[in-house]
Amino acid sequence: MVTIRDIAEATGVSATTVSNVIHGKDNRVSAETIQKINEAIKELGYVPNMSARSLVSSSSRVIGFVNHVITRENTNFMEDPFHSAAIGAIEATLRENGYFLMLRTVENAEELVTFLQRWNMDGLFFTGIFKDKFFDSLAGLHIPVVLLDSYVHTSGFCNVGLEDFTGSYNATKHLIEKGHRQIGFASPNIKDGGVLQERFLGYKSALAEAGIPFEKGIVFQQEMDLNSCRQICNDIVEHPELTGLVVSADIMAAGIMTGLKEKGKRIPDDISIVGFDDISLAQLVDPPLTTIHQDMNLKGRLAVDFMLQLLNGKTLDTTEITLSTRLVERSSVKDLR
Amino acid sequence: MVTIRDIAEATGVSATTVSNVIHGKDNRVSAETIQKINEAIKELGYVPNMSARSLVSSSSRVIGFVNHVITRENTNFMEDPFHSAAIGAIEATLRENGYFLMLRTVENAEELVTFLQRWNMDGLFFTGIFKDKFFDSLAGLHIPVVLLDSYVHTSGFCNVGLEDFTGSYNATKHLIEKGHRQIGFASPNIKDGGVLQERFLGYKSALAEAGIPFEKGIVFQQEMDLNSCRQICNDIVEHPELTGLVVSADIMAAGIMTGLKEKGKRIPDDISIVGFDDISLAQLVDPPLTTIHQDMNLKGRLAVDFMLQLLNGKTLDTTEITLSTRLVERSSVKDLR
DNA sequence: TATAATGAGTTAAACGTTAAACTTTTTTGC
DNA sequence: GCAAAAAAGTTTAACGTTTAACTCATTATA
Repeated sequence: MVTIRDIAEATGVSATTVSNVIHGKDNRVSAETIQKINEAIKELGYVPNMSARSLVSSSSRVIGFVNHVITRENTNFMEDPFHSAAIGAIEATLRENGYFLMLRTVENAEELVTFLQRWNMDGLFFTGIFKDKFFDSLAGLHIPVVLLDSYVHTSGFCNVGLEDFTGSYNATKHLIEKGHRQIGFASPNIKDGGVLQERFLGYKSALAEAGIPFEKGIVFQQEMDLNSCRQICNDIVEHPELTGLVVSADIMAAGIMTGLKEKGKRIPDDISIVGFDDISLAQLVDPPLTTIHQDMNLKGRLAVDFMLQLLNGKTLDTTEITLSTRLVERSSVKDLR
Repeated sequence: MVTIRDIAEATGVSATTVSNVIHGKDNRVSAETIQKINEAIKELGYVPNMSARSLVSSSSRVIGFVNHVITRENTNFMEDPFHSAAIGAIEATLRENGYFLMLRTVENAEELVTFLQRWNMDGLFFTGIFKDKFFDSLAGLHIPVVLLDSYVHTSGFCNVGLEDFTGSYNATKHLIEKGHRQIGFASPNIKDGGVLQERFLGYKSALAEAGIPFEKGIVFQQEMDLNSCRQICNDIVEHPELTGLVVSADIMAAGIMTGLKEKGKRIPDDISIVGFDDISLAQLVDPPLTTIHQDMNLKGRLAVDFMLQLLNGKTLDTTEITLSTRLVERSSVKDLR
């Protein structure tokens, strides 16, 4: 391993001077020396040791991307298709700015803080359900925190979210406007404080507004895989009164469509379906899925923008961005009027 | 920040002793002292500083997950659905074993090595196209390297791959056996040395074996998004002689199916399609897609198994695993006999 | 001309942890 | 009862980098 001292010796100069050149504090160094040092760096193949740097400067240039999971069972970090799109954008931008990205799932505040402290993290992207006590733990760390799709009662952290409530409200309202009155709700397991809960509340709110009584029996919760969707379909067909279904995730909507078709149901003739997310799949299923569109890539870009501004010590004019959604009409909803 | 010295002072013992306790070298420490130290650690909330540890021990407990991209334009780290499934499994297992995961795209060997050196990485997962010179650069680092879906002429690295050639060969042969003779090939842009090239070669090999001349004009290359697929469809319909199409990725197959249906083509009546990967989407499109199945999650699990064995200094009985594929017949292929 | 300011560096200490080489006391074997 | 071994530590140096505080010429200012 070649160190800064090797470069110093090779150029007949002190380690400090080399360090200064590397960090662009060249005003203290002559042009000639700068050149000699840069040549030596290239020649000897010097690569800065981040551990040493991090140790002395207590800034590591590492940003954590942490997903809070309630339990690790059956949890795949990337299960949410959103993550894939966002992480791609985040990695690219961070790299361009000289930062590094570390991935992690955590189950609680202690794990989270320990993780951040161990590495002297410079920043944190947080996804998943944000509990109140996370705030206290994180605030003490004094690092930029950007929340992604996390619902928070009160926090000073940056937050990039989505109008989950309104989106789901609009999905439901769309069915109502098309003359539907018996509308079910299918979703991956709803956890308190998560996006799915918001989407559930949006559904309920639209029903209430239209004077349609909410019925527990037509809320279907299950895992997202195809087999679970097939199970849900067993329940759905036991409610022949249903003419419409709001599904809080496109992946699941697609699974349910497949399951219903297997049972001989026609979509949208027998039952209309509205999804959520507008992942590329939505255009590919048959019939193409009417769904609530969100721009996942943009969410990632906005999040990393926030992060960079915070890292550069800029003061922000906004700390919260809630992206709006938009209904994309395709062919999975029948007009009953 | 509370350090190992704070713990030492609090318990009236030396830093080394604390370090020993933390690392389970307790044979040198009395039970009583161990307990006192552990209590102090808990009480004061001590968290080891990985930078310091890494600096002195030249082992960081960080594993890199690096994706080699030819050019960063239009490249999303997670574009390949495989990555999502694999990274989930890898993160979980690494964490359980006290390792950390850093994500990165690189464009060349230099970037790769610099990345690994900066952080004193303990191991590397590598995906994407593996160039010969990568080997020389990596070998000098003396860290475990596990290749994922990378084709390599000769290397001492562990390798978890897939029978891409055979899978694609079987996909093509399936069409031939069903009486097809005019079979096109659609794929995301084929790069030398990648999995897509293998799949392309498998296609050609099956044609050759059946005595069907290969025609350049019916190989269609494009990006994977829906609009690019629609473009491909413009070209495909200009070859009305085609009765079958091998598509080297399910995502693309789904896009092409949509595009073709928009143009009034019936699948499989007008044209039969075989995909590759068997992502969940394959069951959800209409008609359900006949495709080549691979177990992406297993790939990730095997890769991380390799890594852990290498990290633990175990000698391996195998260093190469090539997963086999299997044709899953659904409804996108018509029997012409 | 004396003094201040600038340019181009250097030295020494510090960051938190670990490894190697010691030390001191107690126990064991014969 | 004495040497050897084990138990339970300690001391010191080192890992590679940065930062704060110096130094020593040379140039500019009044």
